Formats: sequence, C-alpha cells, structure tokens
Amino acid sequence: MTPATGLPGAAPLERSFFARGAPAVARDLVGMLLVHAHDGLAARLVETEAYTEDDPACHGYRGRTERNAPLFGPPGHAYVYFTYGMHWCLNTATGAAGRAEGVLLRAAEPIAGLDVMRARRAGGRRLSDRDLLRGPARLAQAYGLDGTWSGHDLCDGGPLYLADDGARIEVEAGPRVGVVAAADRPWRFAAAGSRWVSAYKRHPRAG
DNA sequence: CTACCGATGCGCT
DNA sequence: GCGCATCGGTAGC
Repeated sequence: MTPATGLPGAAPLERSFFARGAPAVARDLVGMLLVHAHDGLAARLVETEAYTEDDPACHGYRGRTERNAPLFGPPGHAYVYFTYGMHWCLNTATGAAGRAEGVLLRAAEPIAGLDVMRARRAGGRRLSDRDLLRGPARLAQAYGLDGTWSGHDLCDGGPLYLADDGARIEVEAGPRVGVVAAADRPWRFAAAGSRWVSAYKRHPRAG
C-alpha cells in the first residue's frame, strides 16, 4: 500500500535490494522514488554516487566512528552526515557484514509535496522547481533531514523509504562530483539528459 | 551558462 | 589547525 503521496503501484524496496554492493545499488536507484510519507513528499531519483570500503573518498575508509557507523551496515539504513559547516546529505547504506559502503542521493525530480519542499528550501526567495532537489544538500533540506535521521531504517515501514514504480530510464556513469580522492572512479550515475541532475563540478584539487 | 568566493562547524591529523 | 561527498550570491560572457 502506498501512503499519503498518492503513488499507486510503488513498492517499497526491500533490504535485499541494498545488499548488492554500492555501485550496483547506485546505478539501480536512479529512477526509483524517494518517499517521505509523513510529509507527503515524493521524488524520482536522477543522480547518485557510490562509495566503497577500499575507496579513499568513502567516509568509512579510515575505520568506524560514531558518525559513520550506519555505513557499516546493515544495508538499507540511512547515513546522514553534516558537512561544510551547514549542510546535511543523505546516503543509503549498502554495506553488509561490516563493510563500509553507501550511496549518496544527489538529485531528484520532485513529484509530490513541492509546496513543503519549497517552504523548507526557499527562505523567502523565489525558487524554481528545478532548484528544489538539484544537489545532495538541497535534497536533504527539502526533505527536512538532519542527523537525527542517521541510522533510520529505510526498510521497516517507517516514513522515509525508497520505492519502485516500474519506471525505467537510461542511466549514464561518470566521475564523482566534488571529491578529491579517487576522483576518477566512474561511480556517479545519472539519468541521461535529465534537467533535474545537479551541475557537474570537479573538485579544484581533484587529481 | 561558467567562475569565483565566502559562509560555517565538526571530525580528524 | 586543516579540510571538507556544498551552496548561494555576484560577476562576466
């Protein structure tokens, strides 16, 4: 059953979906729905990035800490981290058996609850639909996410989950945005030609 | 559209 | 202290 978002036929993704390694999960999440049932929000993911255990850019690369613990599994839990002194970003953990892996949700096409998203994002200024979810920190802000959501189980019937409505779109792979270490691993996945995808910006210090 | 820059606070060397 | 999986404003093409 689909909650308040009015999206018939969208089936929540089960834990097994997330337990297949970050790159495969990242690719397959493009086109899926991110649903916040409590707030009536829904959006179609158009851009993701994979981070793995042997990856210097992964927050779990240097071992487990209180902050990055959700990355180490179980799969299907949220890892929400704070960065640049002001932004939150949402990941889904894909790490089974103590491996630190995750997928960063970078951008989405808004489908339902645009008024709520805009109210959280705008802060008084005019904001186009395109600017609501185009970027990982924008997406997290529009969904009202912060550190209290880190560790939240996305597969337990809670308010925040990912779902499959059967839509299938062409996905292209390329280098990740904004990372310095291992900048050329082709682990950014995006809906081909989508106008909802974030602006590509290579980090100034990326090799 | 691209390029630059400052904001801002936490985790880690 | 340093560096950051970013963003918004401004300047310029």
